[in-house]
Amino acid sequence: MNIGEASERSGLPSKTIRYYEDIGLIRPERGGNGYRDYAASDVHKLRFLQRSRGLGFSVDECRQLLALYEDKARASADVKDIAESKLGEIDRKIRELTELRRTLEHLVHACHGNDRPDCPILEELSDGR
Amino acid sequence: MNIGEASERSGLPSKTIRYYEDIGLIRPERGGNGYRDYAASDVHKLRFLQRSRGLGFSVDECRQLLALYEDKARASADVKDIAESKLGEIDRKIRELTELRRTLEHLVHACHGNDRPDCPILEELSDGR
DNA sequence: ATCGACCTTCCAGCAACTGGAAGGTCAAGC
DNA sequence: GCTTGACCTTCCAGTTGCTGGAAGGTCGAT
Repeated sequence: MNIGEASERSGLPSKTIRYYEDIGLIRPERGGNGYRDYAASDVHKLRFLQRSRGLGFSVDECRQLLALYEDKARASADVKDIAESKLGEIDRKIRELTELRRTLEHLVHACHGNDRPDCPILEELSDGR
Repeated sequence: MNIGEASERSGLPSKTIRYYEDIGLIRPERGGNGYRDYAASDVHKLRFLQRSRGLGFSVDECRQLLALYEDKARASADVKDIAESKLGEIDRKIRELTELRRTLEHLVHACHGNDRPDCPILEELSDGR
């Protein structure tokens, strides 16, 4: 199948699919006309990539996951390790964002939002706490 | 003062400070030797940038905030608007990450992490739910 | 005079795409 | 058989926000 259909079926834009090929994630066949020709298994991998990217794995982590996925002798512990470290990262990000949210909300509440030229938000940004 | 001291006082790497100059955020004087010469007010702005970037504002938003900060006739409502829309964004990110976390944790718990070649994480990534 | 620490510019690259230009191919309709 | 439009191809450039490195100038102390 052509790239357009592979795109629809995988949920990835054609541009992204070509990019994934550029960086060596997938290698479809080529038809006589030079068009890429995707097998069902290629679409499978593309979906795999779409999903794992969506779960916040970096392209490089996806590459590892894909390799493990294709390696019949893989240890599921390897996969678990990657997922667990990702989990720690996500926790860290959530904590940081929550802290950020608190600070920002505090500022927004302190700002009366009228036309007078004093503004607690700018003062805070400027002074430091 | 030279860039090194401005860097220390503002908490921004010299490279970043030069970059901010490149993109037109700050314009320090130059000494006879060609060295950048930062006034106290420049350091103030740099700190402002350091803080607002740290609060998750994009460089372009920082540019707006800085303009508002320097504009004596500004309305604090403008600043509040920017901060509030940022707050909404942060909320969205936190929600997404929390959802992600749930999915991933579910997968990690389902994976026994031994040496057998079946792995619920990879199966999930591959099949879709 | 020389050393090391600083400063300068410029060029390249990171992630992970996205957009656009210029051109080839294909299927349908007239 | 010709045109039209939708698809496909490659390649180059740009995005965001820096960061690293090379090559060279300057400064202060010894």
